[in-house]
Formats: sequence, C-alpha cells, structure tokens
Amino acid sequence: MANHAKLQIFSTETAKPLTYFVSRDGGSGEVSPTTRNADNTLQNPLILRLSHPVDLSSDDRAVLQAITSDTREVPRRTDIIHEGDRPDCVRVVMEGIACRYKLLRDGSRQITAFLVPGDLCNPHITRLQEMDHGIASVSPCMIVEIPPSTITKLASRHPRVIDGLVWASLADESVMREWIVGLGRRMADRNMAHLICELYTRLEAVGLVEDRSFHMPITQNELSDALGITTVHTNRTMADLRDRGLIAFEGRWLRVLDLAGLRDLGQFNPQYLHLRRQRSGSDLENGEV
Amino acid sequence: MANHAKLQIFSTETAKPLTYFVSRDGGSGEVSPTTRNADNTLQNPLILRLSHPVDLSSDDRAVLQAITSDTREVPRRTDIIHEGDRPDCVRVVMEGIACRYKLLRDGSRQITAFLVPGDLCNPHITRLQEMDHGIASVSPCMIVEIPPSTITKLASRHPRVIDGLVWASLADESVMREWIVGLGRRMADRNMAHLICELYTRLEAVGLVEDRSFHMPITQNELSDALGITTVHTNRTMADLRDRGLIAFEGRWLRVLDLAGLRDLGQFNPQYLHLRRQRSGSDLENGEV
DNA sequence: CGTTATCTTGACGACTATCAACAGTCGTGG
DNA sequence: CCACGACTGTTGATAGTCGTCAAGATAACG
Repeated sequence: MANHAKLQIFSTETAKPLTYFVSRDGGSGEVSPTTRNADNTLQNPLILRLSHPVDLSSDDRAVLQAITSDTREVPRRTDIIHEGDRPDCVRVVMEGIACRYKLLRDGSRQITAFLVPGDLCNPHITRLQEMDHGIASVSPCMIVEIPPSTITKLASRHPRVIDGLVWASLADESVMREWIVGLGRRMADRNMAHLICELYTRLEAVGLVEDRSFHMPITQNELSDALGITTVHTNRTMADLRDRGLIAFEGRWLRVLDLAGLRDLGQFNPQYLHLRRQRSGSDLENGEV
Repeated sequence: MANHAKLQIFSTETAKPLTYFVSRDGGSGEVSPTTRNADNTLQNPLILRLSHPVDLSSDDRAVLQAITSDTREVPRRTDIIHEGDRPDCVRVVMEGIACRYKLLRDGSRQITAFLVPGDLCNPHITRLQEMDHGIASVSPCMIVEIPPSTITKLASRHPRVIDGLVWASLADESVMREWIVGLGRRMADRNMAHLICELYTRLEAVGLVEDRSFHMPITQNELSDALGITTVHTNRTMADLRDRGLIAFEGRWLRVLDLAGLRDLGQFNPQYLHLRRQRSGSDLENGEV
C-alpha cells in the first residue's frame, strides 16, 4: 500500500499502432467490441446509454448520432484529459475503456472510475473547470468532442437528452459511492467480484456483452490500482475467482460462468447503477416524467 | 473488514434531547459551534460556502438568508433522508455534522461523506430521484428544506446562486474521489490525517474553525466507518497522531497542533476542495465568470 | 449512583504487502 | 524465421498492517 516503486506514467509518447479492432485472441475472436445492429450498422453507445433513463425521440436519436459521428482515435494508455486541464469540450467515450485516476506523491496510482462506451469524461457542461484528476485510455479508444455551444443548443431543443446526461452523471456519482463502500468494507475477492459485476452490467447496458462474456482489456496491474491492492494480490484473487468457477478468461475476453454466484460474492445489487427509469404510480399516470 | 457484528442502526427512536448547544466540554466551552458576526448575529453557512466559488450580490445573500431561515432540528443519529426515499425538497445542513452512509448485508456500514454546515444533502435539484444511500445526523443538526419551486425561482432570478450550488456539487464529487484514493492507497494514519485536514479546511471555509480547533462530534466508531477500519485500529491510529504531536483533544474539540505536519502526513493538498474560484487571465479581464 | 456509550489496551490471527524469481505473450528487428 | 526485449501474468517466502476477541477504564446520562 505504501511504496509502489514501479509506476507506469501515462504518456502520449507510448503511442502504439491501433490493433484493438483486429481480433487476435481466440474464442469470440471474430466479434468486434462494438455492437452492431441487425443490418450490421454500428450501435451508438451514447444513444443506448441515454435510452435507459429517458425516452428519446427519433429526432433526439438522430441529433445524438450526428453529434457523435466525428470520432477521434486515442491510442492505448494515453491521457485523454490531463489533471489540471481546463477542457473546452465535453468528451464522450464511444469505443474502448478509459479510466479516471489520481497519482500520489509516492508514485502509486488510484483509479477512481472506469469509463465504458457511452460515458462522459467531463459531464459538467455548465462549468468547464480545472480537472482535479486525469482521464486516460486503458484500451485504444474512440472518443468524440462536443463543444459547449452544441450542448447549449441541445438544452433548448432536446431537453430529454440533457435529462439523460444529468441522469448519467447521477449514476456516475452513485458508482463512486459504491467504490468507496467496496474499498472500505469489502475484502479483495468480494470487491473484485463486485467490480466485475459492475463492468458486466454497464457494458451490457450498451450492448457490449455477448453470451455472458465481454472484452476485458484491463490488465491486472490496472485492476490493482482500481481495487486498491497490489498486482500480486490481484493475481491470486483472480485465480481464486477462476478456481471457484465464477469467471473464465478466453484470451482478452472475460466470461461470467456463474453470474448469480458472482453477484452473491460481491453482494452486488444493480439498482445503484440507476440504469432503469424509476416510475412511481403518479408518474405512470402522467405519462410525462 | 469482514464481520462487523455490532451494528448501530440509525433510528428515529433514539431521539434524545438536544444538548448540543449547551457547552459541556471544558476548553473552548463557551463557544457555540455556529460562528457569529461581530454584532453577534449568526453567520449563514450556506452563504459563506457559496461565497467562495461565486460573487454573491447583496440581493443574492438576502434571498439565501430568507430561504434558510426556517430551520428544523434533527436529533443526533437520526436519518435525515432514508435510502430509498424520494425527497421532495432540497435539504441543507445549517448546523451540526451529518453523513452519507450505506449499510452492507453483513451489518457493516461505510460512511461515504461527511456533511458540514452549508452542504446540501441532495443537490440534484433537477431530478428528485430515489436515494441510493442514506443521510443521517452525526451530531444534532439544524437543517432547512427548500422546495423545488424555490430553486426554480432562484434559477431565473439568481443565477449566481445556482452557479454556486453546481460548483459545490462538483466539489463534493471531488471529495468522493479523494476518499477513494485514501481508502485505496493510503495507510490508516495517513488517511486519518487527510480526513482531519479535509474537515478542518471545509469547516474553516464556513467559519467554524477557531484558533486551530473545531468541534468534533464524530465518534471513533463513526470515524472507523468512514476510514474503512475497525474502531480498535482507529483508536490506536488516533493515539498515534496525538503522540506525534499533530493533534490534541480538548473535550469534544479537536485542535490541530501541527497543521504542516498533518498535511504532510496525509499528503493533503486543499486544491481538490475547489474552495476558491479559478481565474484564468481572460477571466480576470472580463470581470465576469 | 448505576447504566450505557465511548474510549483504551493486550494478545493473537488473517488479509494483504513486499521482495524475488520465472513463465508466457507480443511486437520488433535482425 | 527466429531472437530479443518489454509487458503481463504467476508463484513462493516473508513481513507488516489491520482485524478479531476480550476485557477494562473513563465519561456521559437518567
């Protein structure tokens, strides 16, 4: 916990060729991490994400599709937003996995959140303030940058989209609280089970779980920095989950063999993710949220 | 970390007479925890809090003073908002200390945040959704309840107040991230030092630190549930901080004897609290944020 | 003045860290 | 095509932080 000597600083220097979309890991090898519609067009993860909390009109969807069409590649392990930056655009992860992180003076790192497709890096559109943490890609990512002016237009013409964004922001906060609970009160195996359940559920919500397995580019080293343990302990804990028959790895794909068992171990209740819209009786009567 | 058998469930049954304002702890005994102006009128912590990020006009202040005048007493250790509630008002802590918490199935509890005067319990005014965690008083508290209609009016007539509330919400998020870092990567003594620095700085921002000491109603049991350790370890760690000459207790007041040393141990950098408005060169030129 | 909550201390054990070494995979370059 | 180096995953031995259990001391409260 104290001195993590070898630190892997994220650097834009370490750019590597983008091989992420080339299936190279046996198993579900042919499947691209990005979900496709029946007609083989790409599913838009932001639309999928926002469709859970709010009812998007076809117009809302069209606008979101247009806004997110201009994606930019970010190589693996590259800062998307540096700590101290004051970003002038709202950034959305469209493909790949990223993370929020903070570095400590002793060189250790703590990841405070994982970002999956459909997640916003800096959702606080009203105040583009200085970042108190960094955001970096874990796998190669596709991201879009939305200028504040576009958000302003959305606010007047597509209020439900804004509603969805606010809702997503609340969900992110809830996830942070759950991480606090996990780091404070769950043993390593339980917390790892919980984190896997979280990723599973969030990825499923944007159509990235197929046949109970999902692409898992997060290394044990990165997992350690998220779970607050060492890589050695991460390795042993993960071997434990495998030995118990809860999960299995097929190349870089993680398959959940026993979802009920994994949820039970992690005491995972998906409610905190706020994926579904809450409706009280009166809401249903009014028809409008 | 595993089985915390004895759990102290917050219950409204345990209501006790409000003796908080009766000074009963030697030392700075005569001082009420609430700061007073020179003319002995009460300082409004919400106004103090919001004054840091934004420039409030005297009109803004007057409105805030009016809105927060109707306070309600909450006894010690009483739920202010239950998990699962869908509160119909925004609640603000005006006096005392409260906490956000989650209970685990095994009976253990994790506190995810402390609320000090000027903090909002449920700042997400646009969406009054179901609470995914509980909020309870730690000490007796005075709180106000602001109906959504009032917030709506504020939005049109006092935009800077809303700006301040949003800013405060961002600061709360940042605090959560720092707790994740602390629970994941800081040893107990460092994390305790960090938490004390956090409370010190936040209380100072609303005028509740006098002569390097502040009212500390949080018990070691509650501290344990915040730091993710046992009460036994909390006790020993706290004794350690005392023995090192960093802090001292005078009744229920915590005096910081060596602020520099405490900050160094906890590697505390107050920047993440976003107490001060950030100004770039252009901001200063424009004069308007 | 007794009862309860809170704080304190000691002994022991469990979980996790640290240190070290090695195996497997992958991309690169000869 | 193979060798090399870098990264990632794996395993063993040992040490340290922290948890558990138990008991007592102190202080608050009716």
